[in-house]
Amino acid sequence: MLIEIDFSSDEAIYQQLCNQIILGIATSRISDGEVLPSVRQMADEIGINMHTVNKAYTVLRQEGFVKVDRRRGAFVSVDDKNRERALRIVEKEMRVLLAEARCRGLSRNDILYLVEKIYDEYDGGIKG
Amino acid sequence: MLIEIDFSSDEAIYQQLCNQIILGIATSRISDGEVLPSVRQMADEIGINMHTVNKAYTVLRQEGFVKVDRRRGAFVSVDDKNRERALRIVEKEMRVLLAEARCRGLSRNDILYLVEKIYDEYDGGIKG
DNA sequence: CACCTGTTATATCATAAGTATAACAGGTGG
DNA sequence: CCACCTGTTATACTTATGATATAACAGGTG
Repeated sequence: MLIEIDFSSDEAIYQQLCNQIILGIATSRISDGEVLPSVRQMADEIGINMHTVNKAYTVLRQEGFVKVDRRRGAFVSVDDKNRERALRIVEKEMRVLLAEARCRGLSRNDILYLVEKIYDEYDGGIKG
Repeated sequence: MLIEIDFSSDEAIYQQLCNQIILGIATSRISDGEVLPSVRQMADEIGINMHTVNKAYTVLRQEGFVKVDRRRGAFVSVDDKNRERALRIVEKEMRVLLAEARCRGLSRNDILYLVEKIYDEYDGGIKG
């Protein structure tokens, strides 16, 4: 999986890494159960420190996107059991985003169209 | 307008302030053209430093949600002219959020329902 | 035993956040 | 003119976080 980091961004490197891996899972570029590169290997590929990768993996584990097998290392394991918790988390973030969108003059239909468009891209991928 | 800051949050105070003001505009608790409390007054009310409020106002101004009148101070003035820019900004954030939602097991319909629900709340307010 | 995994422990540096005090320029009203 | 309000700028300080660096440790593999 290709990871691209914007080093001039104001977003933290470990945060960008988290987002790209989550994006990779959602778009099926990384499959459930698939092993992630080791912290040292990933760090070398990107050109960053091992601990920065480790922080990203730790966050992903705490957020329920990744688990660790002492034999293999970190692998994708999405915890989608707690639906209520998922809805609460996403709703809070969605409220902030929709408020911004509304202030910027975007309508309900603008957003609905955008959501459909992005989900169409997901479903156009390998996974249905 | 009531501002509530979570001082134990990992989100920066000035960022929380920005979000709440944007949320206030979207839900019509603050109207277009309405004057915001002065940086010193707002700081006293919340119990934070003047410069933290000033930073929030500066960000809001750069993002196009607020303007400054030397006579009155900061007031709400939403810049919704640049539709393309607005769409680009919101789309990028939406991609991250929807990826997270999908990984957490939420479906397209879950998201569409959520968007409708939040927009219904907006339209149920003072402003149509 | 060598080698891989994640993890932990230090230490260091740079940056950002928040606070504190002070001063300045522009505008308002007595 | 003067007191008073506005945002703004400057400087300094403390604290927290991000990122790096080096090193070591425990668990598991071959």
